[in-house]
Amino acid sequence: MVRTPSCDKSGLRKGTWTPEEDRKLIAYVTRYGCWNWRQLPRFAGLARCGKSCRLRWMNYLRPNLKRGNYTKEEEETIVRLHEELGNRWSAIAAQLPGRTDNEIKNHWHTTLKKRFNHKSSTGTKDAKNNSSDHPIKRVTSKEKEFETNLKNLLINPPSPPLILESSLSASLLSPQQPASSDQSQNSSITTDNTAVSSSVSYNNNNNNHNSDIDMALFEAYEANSGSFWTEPFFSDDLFMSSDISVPMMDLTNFEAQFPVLDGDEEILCPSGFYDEFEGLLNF
DNA sequence: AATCCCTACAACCGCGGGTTT
DNA sequence: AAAACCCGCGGTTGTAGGGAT
Repeated sequence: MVRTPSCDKSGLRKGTWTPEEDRKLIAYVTRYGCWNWRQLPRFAGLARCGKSCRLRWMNYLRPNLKRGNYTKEEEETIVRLHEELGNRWSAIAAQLPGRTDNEIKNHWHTTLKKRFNHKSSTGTKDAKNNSSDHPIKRVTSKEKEFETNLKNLLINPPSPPLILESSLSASLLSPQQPASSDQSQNSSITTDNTAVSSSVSYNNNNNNHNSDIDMALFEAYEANSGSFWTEPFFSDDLFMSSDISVPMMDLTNFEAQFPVLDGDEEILCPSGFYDEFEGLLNF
């Protein structure tokens, strides 16, 4: 179901994302935002192309994504919108909070298209046949994992993290990162709060593990909130006084939460922060 | 138990459009 | 005006998972 990790000519990794890569990406984007997808992997310490990072974040890592089975209402909406809009998956996804265009596209091709085509070709005959209208869907292990995570979250929801006024940081944008150029990047961070959680499953043949990055990751931030959420600009002094436009971030607390970052790896601070974390935090 | 085959979906690729230089 | 850059979209592919035989 997933692609075997490999490298392209330029040394950039391709294929399945590892938990370590996901942690790095989540850590970086939640902290610094996606100020420039093309540059981001370099600062985040990821050997990935920007496109790959963007795709991973937008489709799987960002909060407020729904995963798992589609409701009947959602499926009806997809079918209806597809009739109206055709293959404009992003437009369709815009009407379905928490669903991504990629996910909808996949669901259409694997399930709805057949059902829809079958229906339209057989007319009302199949309308009486529930089994053809709603074929038994295989419940995959991933869906089971997701549901388990979701249940755990509902039972033990994380308490809201602290957000201080210091997060209003537009004024700290650096000269080389003018605020006026941030519109497209900022729009990449969703502020949609309708969804439930963010959960990611892995299938990695190399180490043969299935693990989740779920709310625990965001809780990790929260657990560290004493310094993390309340001091989002701890490196600003360094930044302001440095000739380097993208100084290295202090990983003192970070590594405690994300030990995958070894001493050689760097997470670099871009030129500013965005104050859009609220969307990530309103679980 | 082993193998085959189909399904689901994560991820890649190419392209077009918008913005910046 | 045009080249360069970046982002987002839609089509497509590769393969793990799981049912069927």
